Amino acid sequence: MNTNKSAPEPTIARIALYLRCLRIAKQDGATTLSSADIEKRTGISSGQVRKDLSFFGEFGKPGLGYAVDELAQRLARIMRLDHPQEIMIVGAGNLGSALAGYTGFTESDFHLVAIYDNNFSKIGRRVWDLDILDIEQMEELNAKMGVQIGMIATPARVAQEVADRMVRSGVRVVLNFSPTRVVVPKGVIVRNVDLTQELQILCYYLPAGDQQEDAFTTISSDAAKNIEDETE
Amino acid sequence: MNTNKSAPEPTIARIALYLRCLRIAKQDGATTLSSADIEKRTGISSGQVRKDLSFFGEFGKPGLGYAVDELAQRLARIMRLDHPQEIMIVGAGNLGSALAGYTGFTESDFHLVAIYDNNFSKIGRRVWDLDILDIEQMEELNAKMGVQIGMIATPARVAQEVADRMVRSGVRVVLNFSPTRVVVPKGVIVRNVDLTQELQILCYYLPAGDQQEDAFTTISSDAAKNIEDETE
DNA sequence: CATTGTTTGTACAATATTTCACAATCTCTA
DNA sequence: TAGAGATTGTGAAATATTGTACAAACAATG
Repeated sequence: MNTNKSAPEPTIARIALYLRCLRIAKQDGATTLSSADIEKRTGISSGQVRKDLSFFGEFGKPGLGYAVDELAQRLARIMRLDHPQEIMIVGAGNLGSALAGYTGFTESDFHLVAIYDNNFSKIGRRVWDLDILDIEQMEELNAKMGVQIGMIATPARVAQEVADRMVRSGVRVVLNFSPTRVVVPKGVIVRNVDLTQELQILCYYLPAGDQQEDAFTTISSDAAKNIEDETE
Repeated sequence: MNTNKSAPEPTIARIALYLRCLRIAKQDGATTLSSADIEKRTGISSGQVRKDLSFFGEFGKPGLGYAVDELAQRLARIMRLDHPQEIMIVGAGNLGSALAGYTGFTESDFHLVAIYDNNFSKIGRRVWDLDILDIEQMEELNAKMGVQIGMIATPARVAQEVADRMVRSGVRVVLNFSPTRVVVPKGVIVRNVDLTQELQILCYYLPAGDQQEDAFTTISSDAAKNIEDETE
């Protein structure tokens, strides 16, 4: 074990993956899983798996592996995922609404309890099963709700003030989908999910040499049918 | 300069951020920017900025800094972002539709040219300004379109076969939003955007000790109004 | 219950990435 | 055009992360 220094962030990210892997393995009927089995399922090397787990204790039995159920429970507790977590979203536009309806969150025991916007034409409207709330009321409302996890799905220009308001409202960790940096007080954590950046990174790894035409070729369903006809 | 070894991935990710920073700086009227200025805007240390840039050449003038316009152009070329890039999406559900309408892509000169689904009740319907295409036709259609960037916005259980089809269709880089690992041949690059994982990582950093109640407090607009009345 | 075969946990080695510091280079002003 | 001030590019040091290998611990089997 190595409880001295806190686990590196990449380890935490992988633990989340192990947890998912374990839950799937359980559904598959597996009761025990070796680090080599986890490698097969996740692509993360068995040595890495063992080292990651060793940051938090000794979970396995030599010669056998890890008890799926037990390890899942213990990892869930470490990650604070052993009970439902409440989240809020700010921004009820295109992306915010999609996030509000994302079933992946629900399946992983996240519970969306509020969605805010500043646009009067949106406030009061329903998104999935929630009313869109007035962002001006966040401080008051969250004094009762106590949500600690916030997601920013607004345009970049208002992201900072949204983050400020979240922090004032008691939010402790923020997932920022807006393409801008937000500054928060020490103790509050921000992670950025920058969709454009992800695409841009991929572009760099695009094979060189094939200069793309600037004329786009957009094909509609009907045209598609034609092509199919032509080729069959 | 250091053209021997290829730039590390974290450097590539930051270059994308510098590029965004430069474009904003240009709009602000800046013609020149020092690495210290970039630090102020991005939060990335000036030394890191200089080292990152040094992987690709010498762009700055001692005593002055970097010419905004020129650096932006050169970085754009390095990142293959100096001309529009075509993308496709598979999965026209909740998330896929939101991605299709995400203005951030368009603003950064990405051009969505096709969205596919396998659900007959969706195929042919319109999402934003595109018809939803039958995924069965991807190989044929993309033979003409030549899209090299694909985004997977499907349930996990079909992600692998979608990735396989993309690769057969000529896609070279993949942005995978489904919560599962997809395996692709050498030479094809996959990046994962795992929304649930991001939330789970944040949970780990949640302050300890405050065990949340499992009873949710969801507040509707009307209740919200009441609270406001009470407190004002 | 001894022996063979697995698998863990971890020390150590190897890479990868970031930070630091400073000589070299350029600007700017008088 | 000389001197003061600013900023770059980059080695070298410091951290951080990953890979490797193996002794110790346990299972399983006959």
